[in-house]
Amino acid sequence: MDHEVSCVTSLNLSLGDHGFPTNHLIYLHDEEQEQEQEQLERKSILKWDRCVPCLKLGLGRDQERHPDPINWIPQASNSTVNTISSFSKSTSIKRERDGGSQEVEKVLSKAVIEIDQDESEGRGARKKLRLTNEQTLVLEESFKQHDTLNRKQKQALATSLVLQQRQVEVWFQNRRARTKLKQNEVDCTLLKKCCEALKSDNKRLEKEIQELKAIRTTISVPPQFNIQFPAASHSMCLSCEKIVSRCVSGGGGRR
DNA sequence: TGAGTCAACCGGATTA
DNA sequence: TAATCCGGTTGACTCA
Repeated sequence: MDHEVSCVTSLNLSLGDHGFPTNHLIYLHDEEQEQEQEQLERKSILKWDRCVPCLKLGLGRDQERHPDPINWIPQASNSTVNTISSFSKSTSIKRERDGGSQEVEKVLSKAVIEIDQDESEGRGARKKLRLTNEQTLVLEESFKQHDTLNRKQKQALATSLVLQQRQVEVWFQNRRARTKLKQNEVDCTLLKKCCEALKSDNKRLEKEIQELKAIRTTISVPPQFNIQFPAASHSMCLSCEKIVSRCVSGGGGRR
């Protein structure tokens, strides 16, 4: 990998001997995944990020977002350490189940210790990590194909995007939540429209009833034709959708 | 400066 | 029992 050699970053120091996140060195095991990775690479994903030994992404992204990325120097108190600090003590333990290597966890633990020291000195305000457009694009594409990931897919995505598997997992969880929220909003709008239509229908029918009642009172009917119209004493219950003499359910809905 | 966005976290439920 | 999902929440960040 050429980019490993050409990489310039100060985070190398905090990554110990490797200089690269261990998960970056995890190679795919079967052809299917290999092809998947190649596909992603062909889409020219994260050329920049891939050459940044950035365990937490934040470092690379900070540089990317910096007005002068070439001369960008990570600030220990704000960018480097604080980005890493988004992985809290408790979650570093939780993340072990995500298949991260022990080496990564060691590095993380070390980083967390550094954060603790830093924050105890009152310099720490953790920095929010944001995915790059390219990363988001690939994740979105992947989400379109399948809104949940199996372990292989997750691993492949994480590797190709230089993200933790946990980050990919969290992104998909949040994405599903957003989708659901949007769908709920759509459903809600639809229901409101339905409700409005039913209300206006009900109003129109009530008006018709009143008109019919008025007609009946003005027309003098000979006694032999004086028939009681059921409409006067019956109505359609909107809740139970039945003709009732008087709705006894009180509008409480279906039972 | 408040509202909105989003990555990340937490705790509970479910499943293989 | 570990892994995963989900709903709710937090906190950093952006923008009008």
